[in-house]
Amino acid sequence: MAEVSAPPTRRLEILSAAAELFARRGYHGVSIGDLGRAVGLTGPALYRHFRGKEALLVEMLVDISERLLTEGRRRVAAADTPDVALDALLRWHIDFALDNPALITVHVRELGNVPQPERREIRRLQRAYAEEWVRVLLLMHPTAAEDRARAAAHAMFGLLNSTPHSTGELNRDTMAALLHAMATDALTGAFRA
Amino acid sequence: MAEVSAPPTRRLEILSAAAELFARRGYHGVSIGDLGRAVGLTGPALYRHFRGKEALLVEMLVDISERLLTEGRRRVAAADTPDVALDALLRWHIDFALDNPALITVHVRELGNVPQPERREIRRLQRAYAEEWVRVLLLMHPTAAEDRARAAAHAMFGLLNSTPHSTGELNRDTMAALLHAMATDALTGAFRA
DNA sequence: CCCTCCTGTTAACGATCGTTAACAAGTCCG
DNA sequence: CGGACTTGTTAACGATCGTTAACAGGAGGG
Repeated sequence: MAEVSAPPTRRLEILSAAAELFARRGYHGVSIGDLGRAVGLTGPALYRHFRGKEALLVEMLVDISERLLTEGRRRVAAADTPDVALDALLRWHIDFALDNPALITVHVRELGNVPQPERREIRRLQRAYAEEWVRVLLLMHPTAAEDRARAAAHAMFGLLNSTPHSTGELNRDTMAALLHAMATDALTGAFRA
Repeated sequence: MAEVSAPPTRRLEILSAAAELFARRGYHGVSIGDLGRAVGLTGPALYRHFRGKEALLVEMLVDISERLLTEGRRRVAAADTPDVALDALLRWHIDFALDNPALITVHVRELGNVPQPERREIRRLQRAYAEEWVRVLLLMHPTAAEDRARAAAHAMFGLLNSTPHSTGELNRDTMAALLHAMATDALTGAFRA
């Protein structure tokens, strides 16, 4: 039994459906049966592609964290000045959040459901990404305390990652521009006085 | 069997412990047994105080939403100008988020696990609170589109509600001042140009 | 003193969970 | 043509879930 073709897109198809469901109902609120049904299979079929439910979540979170970090680093390295680097980071994060609202939601919420060896690895990636922002902010404001830069970066993530909850009243480009403007001003406000 | 005294603080004790656990592991990641154990009881004892697990979540979310809305409205009504009203809203929300990080987390994440009749009621309260912000923002920027004000308010919530994820590097007052500065500047940035 | 209410316990229920076993159909290479 | 590999299925497992039943001890008022 099979269908016309079962290329390795199956894994990606499952991951994509899982992201949507995890974002909507939370990791524990989605069963293996739900995940299979979402891609037209039965539950146990998923074990042909993933070692288990936790492994699926781990792969999703590692992938998101690596994509954010890799491209973030690339853009910072390519920038000539801290201002340009910050702008590049902002545009990257905004694009990612607007294009992958479910992934962003899972990334923010579900780390706590990952068991310990892998959990630490994901946190390492997340922290490294945040440190990219902190580094740029400190270059722009050399007298600022590192604690303050870190707190400002986290607040920034909160602002940018809020888009999944904004029930799409603005079109994509307008929303991107709005977030960019708010984030830029918030960051200058964070280091005034 | 009983203890020296069992005043109605039991309900609040349970709600408080539940908020902490729901924030950490998510609604479905916490069992009735976990909730009982967190306050020194067995699982079934909770049914002496709540009709069930869902009712507990509903009560928590309704309470948070009502507190935010009631005090938000009170402060706006007491303000003489839109600028003062916005400042009052900001301080209220920042104080609430810093003092109740677990409640804020649950409020943001768990609405999707509430069944339909009560879900609508909670959304109504949340929306009414957001509209308080939108109203003030539109008074400050009369030419702005309502959509834009709403999107800006939601982005603002994202920024302010991010504090639970900032792993307390700054002390409370410094953090409050930082969030206030970032939020104020972000909101002026949202309506520039 | 007894009766009732309140608040807790343990035991047990049916449902659902993640996972594994056993089996089947298709593909592909020899 | 025939086995090996891949990717599905259904059936079944033990564990855990939310919930209810049955029972018990203390408090307080008649």
